[in-house]
Amino acid sequence: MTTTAVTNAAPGTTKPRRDRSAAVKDAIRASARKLFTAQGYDATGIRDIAADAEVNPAIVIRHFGSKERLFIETIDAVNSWHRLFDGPIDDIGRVVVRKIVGGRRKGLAVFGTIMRASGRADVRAQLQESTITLLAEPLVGRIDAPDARLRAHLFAAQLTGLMTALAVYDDDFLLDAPIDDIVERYGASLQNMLTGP
Amino acid sequence: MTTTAVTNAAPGTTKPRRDRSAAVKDAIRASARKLFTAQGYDATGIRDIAADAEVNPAIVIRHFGSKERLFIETIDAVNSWHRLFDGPIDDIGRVVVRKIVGGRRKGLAVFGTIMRASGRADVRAQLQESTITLLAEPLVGRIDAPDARLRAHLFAAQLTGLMTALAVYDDDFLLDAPIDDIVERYGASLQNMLTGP
DNA sequence: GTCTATAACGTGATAGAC
DNA sequence: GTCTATCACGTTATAGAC
Repeated sequence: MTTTAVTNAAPGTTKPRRDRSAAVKDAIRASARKLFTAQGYDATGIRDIAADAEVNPAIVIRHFGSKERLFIETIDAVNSWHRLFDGPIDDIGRVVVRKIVGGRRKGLAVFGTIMRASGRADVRAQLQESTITLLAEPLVGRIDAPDARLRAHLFAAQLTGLMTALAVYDDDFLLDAPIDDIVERYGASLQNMLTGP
Repeated sequence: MTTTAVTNAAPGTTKPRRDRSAAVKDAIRASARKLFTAQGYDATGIRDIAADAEVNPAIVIRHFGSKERLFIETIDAVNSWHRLFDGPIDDIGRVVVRKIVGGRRKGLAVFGTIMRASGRADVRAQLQESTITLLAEPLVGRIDAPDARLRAHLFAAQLTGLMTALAVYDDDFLLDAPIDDIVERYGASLQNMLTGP
């Protein structure tokens, strides 16, 4: 078994020396990420993850506390939405829509996985936090308007709407529509929400 | 069908003489609706519903097949979104947002409940069907544009985005924002998606 | 012959004993 | 760390009540 060294982005945590359990935890994380994204939260059991990681089911709980905490720690939206808002603010609407709809980005699938698990309170809290701090607040300081924060939060809401249509309830018409058409219409609308009159 | 005229054995309550099971099913539906909307799908157990309806847990399954089918039959989006698109098409964006944000309707809470349970495949299918047939398709024939269907589906996506922000991940800033501000910004954007240039 | 109640089954997450 | 116990859950088998 190969151990993939995934750097943890959590600040203030010190990695222990060479802990054998670290490799086990990484293996569990990798299996959990694979199965959660492929099958969703409910359909993925602790036993499935443990079997895939070739460890005992009990140590999964022992290391991560609960299935829900493992899910939250594993399916983190931070990396998948990284640099989503790069580029000039004047054309960010279309750029973001293209990244989401057409790109090879995993952000859309991750969003769908999290939204579909939003029945759990802790998952919902993570969804709230990541949406606001990653999709709404970063834009507040970049736009010049008296209602900048309102615009940014409504922008984030609108953005989640498109992602929900594509990755949660699977609107077949939109999934089959030409990417450029969606980019043009929805991107322009998003842009107008942010910097329009 | 059966015509057995016998009072129910429930203590202290007088039930209708005919169609015993119909009254039982109604009681189960009422309890299920109450608990599902108050606590969500996961936190509500068959035993909770049965206790609230003062029936045996087994007959809940016997009458409705499964917890998921009971949920779908109970939390139906049709009624809560009834006549949502009444009124002239030229101002439907603002009107719809006001209906949703204003809080008078139960549609928002119902949407949140369904979305939070979207991890279940059958619930997700119901969400897809109700969103497309109730929020997108009714608008297609009412707008005069070559890309009418695209506009309508993106309109529905945008609308679900606002509802998701308010009833799923609970954007506190939007929940505290003045209703008129949201109506003006988001309603105008929705309107533009539908009938704008 | 339906409708209901009791009990039990299988599976899930999780906690405690070796 | 591993094994086993426990508890809650949805669901089913079975037998009783009308």
